[in-house]
Amino acid sequence: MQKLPVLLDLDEHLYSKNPESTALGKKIVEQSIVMIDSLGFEAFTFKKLGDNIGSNESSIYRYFKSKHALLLYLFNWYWSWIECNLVFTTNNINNAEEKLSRSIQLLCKGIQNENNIPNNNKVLLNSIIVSESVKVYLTKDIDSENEKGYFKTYKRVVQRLSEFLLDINPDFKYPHMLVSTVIEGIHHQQFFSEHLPALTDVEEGQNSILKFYTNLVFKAIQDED
Amino acid sequence: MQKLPVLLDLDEHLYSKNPESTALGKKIVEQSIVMIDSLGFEAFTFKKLGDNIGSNESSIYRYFKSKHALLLYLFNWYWSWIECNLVFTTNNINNAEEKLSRSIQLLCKGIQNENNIPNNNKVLLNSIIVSESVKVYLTKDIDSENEKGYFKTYKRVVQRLSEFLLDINPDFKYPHMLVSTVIEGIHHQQFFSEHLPALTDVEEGQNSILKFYTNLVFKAIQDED
DNA sequence: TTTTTTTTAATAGTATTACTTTCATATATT
DNA sequence: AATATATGAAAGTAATACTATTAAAAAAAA
Repeated sequence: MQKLPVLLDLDEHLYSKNPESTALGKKIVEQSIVMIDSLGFEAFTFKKLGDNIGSNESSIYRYFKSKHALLLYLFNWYWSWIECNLVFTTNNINNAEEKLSRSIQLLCKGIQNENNIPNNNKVLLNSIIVSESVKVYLTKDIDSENEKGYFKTYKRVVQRLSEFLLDINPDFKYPHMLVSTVIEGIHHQQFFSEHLPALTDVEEGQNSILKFYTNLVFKAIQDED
Repeated sequence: MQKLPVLLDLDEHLYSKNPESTALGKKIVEQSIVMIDSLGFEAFTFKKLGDNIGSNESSIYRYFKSKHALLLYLFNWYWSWIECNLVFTTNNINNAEEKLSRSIQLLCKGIQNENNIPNNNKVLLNSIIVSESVKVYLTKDIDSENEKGYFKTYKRVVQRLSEFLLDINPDFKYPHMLVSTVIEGIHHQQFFSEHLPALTDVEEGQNSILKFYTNLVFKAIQDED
């Protein structure tokens, strides 16, 4: 099994004990991705995770105070990865349209298997984000968790993309709405294409999601006449 | 407290015993809306609901086999209501653009308080849909529940709106994607405007969501050049 | 009006969840 | 060798998500 690279240091409020700091911590994160993907977030428990990694439930609680906290950690890991790649992909490109276009591509691609490693759990993380990420914020704790800054990486990505939009059309009034609509939409359409195809028009091998949202964004920001 | 009107007969697979058929059943549905709205779906339980309506937990299980089944019922109630109103609102209108425009308005308005009735629980149902509806399908049971036809009302609404789009531009390749993006987006933006405003550009009293999505849709379906 | 059926309430029970606490042991650091 | 830290094992708690049984109450049918 592939390990998540240690390169991303996440906000220390996202865990009780830094899982990157120990072998057990890393195993918790790696295996939780595999298990949340296969069981779904609702059926996933720390008990099952403990059994699976040959460790005790109580040890896992030392790293994350709840399974929700763990999902929040994965959510932030994902958005940190996207932000990293966004900066890398758009750096040194002067053309604003090209920046935007590449950003949408990145969002559609998500985290992909770079070296054909089987069971790469970064790829599984991507599929968790598609099916589970909205559960991170669609809760009654949203306001207090937002105050603690748990969503700032996600917001920063939205902000960066909004700025690309405004570079193209400084008069566009709804940059954040457009970006968040596209981000959530990309995830939704991936889920729909697999489970509720009547809600999409995805055709295999056609990159339909990328084409649709690219077209959507570039048309939306055109000036009114 | 206002009762949901009895006018909507939902598919009988959506319940174990039709809640519209008895006083207790109606109370279950009405009060569940109030409680899911205030507690959130995760913290809502049949035990608490039973205590609240002075009835026993086991009686509630005779109507719905799980709280998920109950949410699915509410989800379908909502989409049946929308479908009804959609047909009514677009009936006898010849202009395809006008039909589409009114449809988007309906989706943004959702279920509103018609007669200024305080604590109208149809209005609460609307707010449940905003925060909880994706939890109906973002589960591991999606495929089997979809096979049972639990999502057909929602799909029918998407289909109707897609046809309006195609009336305007028969060459548009992604009608279902656009419609489902807009529907889910409208819900998301309502949630964001209240809890994660950095992800929107909603301004009070400006009808920003309506304006944004109306503009988005009409531009998206314009022909390429 | 009595009988029958249906509906509901009360109680108890099960397996699991989502934790917390305590304590012993293993491992790493000084 | 002493000390601190990390983990494991076990037990415990309160709640969840149900199921099953039985009896009483209400409604419908005869």
